[in-house]
Amino acid sequence: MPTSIRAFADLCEQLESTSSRKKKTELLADLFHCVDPDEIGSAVLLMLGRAFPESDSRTLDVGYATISKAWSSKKQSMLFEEELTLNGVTSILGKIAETQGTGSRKVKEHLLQNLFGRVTTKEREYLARSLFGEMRTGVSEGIILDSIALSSGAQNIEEIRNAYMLSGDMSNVAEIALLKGPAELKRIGPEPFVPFKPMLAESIGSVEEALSIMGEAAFEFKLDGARVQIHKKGDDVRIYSRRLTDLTESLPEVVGLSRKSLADDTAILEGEVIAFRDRPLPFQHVMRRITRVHDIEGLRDTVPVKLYIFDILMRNGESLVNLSCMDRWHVLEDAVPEDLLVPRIVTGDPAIAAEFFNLALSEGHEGLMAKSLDSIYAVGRRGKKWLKIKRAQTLDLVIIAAEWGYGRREGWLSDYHLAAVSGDGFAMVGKTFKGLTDEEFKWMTQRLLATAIRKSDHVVEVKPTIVVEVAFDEIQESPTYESGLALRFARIKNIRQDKDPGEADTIETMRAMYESQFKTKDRIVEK
DNA sequence: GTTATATCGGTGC
DNA sequence: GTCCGACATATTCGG
DNA sequence: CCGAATATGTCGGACGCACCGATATAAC
Repeated sequence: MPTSIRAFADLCEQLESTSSRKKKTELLADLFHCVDPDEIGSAVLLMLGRAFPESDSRTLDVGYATISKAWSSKKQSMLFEEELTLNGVTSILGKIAETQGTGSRKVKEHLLQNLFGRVTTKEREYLARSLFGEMRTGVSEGIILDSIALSSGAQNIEEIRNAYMLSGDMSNVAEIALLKGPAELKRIGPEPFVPFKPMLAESIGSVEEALSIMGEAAFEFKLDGARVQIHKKGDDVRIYSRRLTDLTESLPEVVGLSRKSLADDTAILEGEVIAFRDRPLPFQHVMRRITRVHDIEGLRDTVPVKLYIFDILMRNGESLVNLSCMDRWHVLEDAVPEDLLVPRIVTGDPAIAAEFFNLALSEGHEGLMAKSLDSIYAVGRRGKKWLKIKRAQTLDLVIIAAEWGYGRREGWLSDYHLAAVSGDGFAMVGKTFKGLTDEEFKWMTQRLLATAIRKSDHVVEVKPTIVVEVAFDEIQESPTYESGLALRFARIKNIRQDKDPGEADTIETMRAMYESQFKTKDRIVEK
């Protein structure tokens, strides 16, 4: 019996109304028990809010604008039409994805209209969330994996998790686990040309803190570029991003280097690609390279990229993920030329580590990674085995407007427009929604509404009265803000009750900070 | 009919 | 990418 | 020793910046 979209929407509603993780897991497990076997994959993806698995390169190219257009102009349903099933939805999504070329936007919109026209208001709501990619049911990867484990009777959740991290396809993992049994998933390592999720790091404040957790650690330069996973077999080389997309065509230098410098026939390496001239270039330039599809050759000279390798996950066709960090490094040293390796030391001495941190900064890099020496490569996991250490700067800025929040922040002004003092006015340099507690959001909402000048749908302009201390990682050149500058990773550190707007930092100060970044970084002067 | 500009979606951090 | 809050579980505390 | 208070591990959700390509629309 095929599962109707109605059942899906009902379940979503239930999930949303409970905050208990255990309860959510059980509800999902129930779904997996009663769903038609060939609809398991569709159910998982819709529940996740993804049209396709990460390992699938298809995209809908449908977002907020298109969905809301289709939503408001939906056609009336035809009475005799049979009820929509999960696979029915999936097949429509496939059609939307394959539609391209002139007029495709309209076609996509029509397909959506038909889809929306066939369902009830509630079903349409959750369907739209699936398409938009934000379910807001309090269910995502972690809980779905748990429920797959629960309903498939897996002894160990880690088997399920590992299979997902290695394949990047939760629908497939669910199908295998539930239909053939979790034992079928026992692939313990990566395979060439099947990109897997990289191990991730937690942030920490200093090298001292890192050492207090790890005792002794490997410290590596943290480079501000794009994470790459390099797969090689013979002369075939493919480069994958952190989210498993194929970057091979954009990075011919990396392909060439890998082919030339890697003696092994079959290998998987991990590293960082940065834009680099005499010194590192700002991150914006890396983006230019990795999002480029046309005329890559034309940009190679202007924005050269450099590859730094920091891990090896396969050599001679054999998985190395279960070797310790230290052992993998030794294999790596043996496998690739030294000039491709990321700068690295091993120490337990805070003074030496701090000195290395300063060296990284002075050479224009982000900071350091600290890695626990005996840790295996935990595919797709984030934990305290890898720590990232960066240095933030701060500025005192003025809030000149705020935007209404969504979801759990509905009813609060939660996204703030930040400005520096500019002459007798203010110059906007970014927005932030991070750093305040719920209580502070409430307080801020009241304060801002009290000084509101103008209100539109989403934005409330306010009299500039509130000064906040804003932390950030970098100042970027901005095409969106008139000032020409923008903050990267801005977050509020403090509400400066003691400061008047006139005492906030000026745009000149900010420009000077921007310029000083080039004491350690290189810049491109383009005509 | 061709070319410039705007909008949208998807991706990196 | 960063940050906060919520839930579940582990650990410590107080009597 | 046991139940209560507190710490820790994980997950989910809230949204930022820039960039490019593809498509739609405006302007010539």
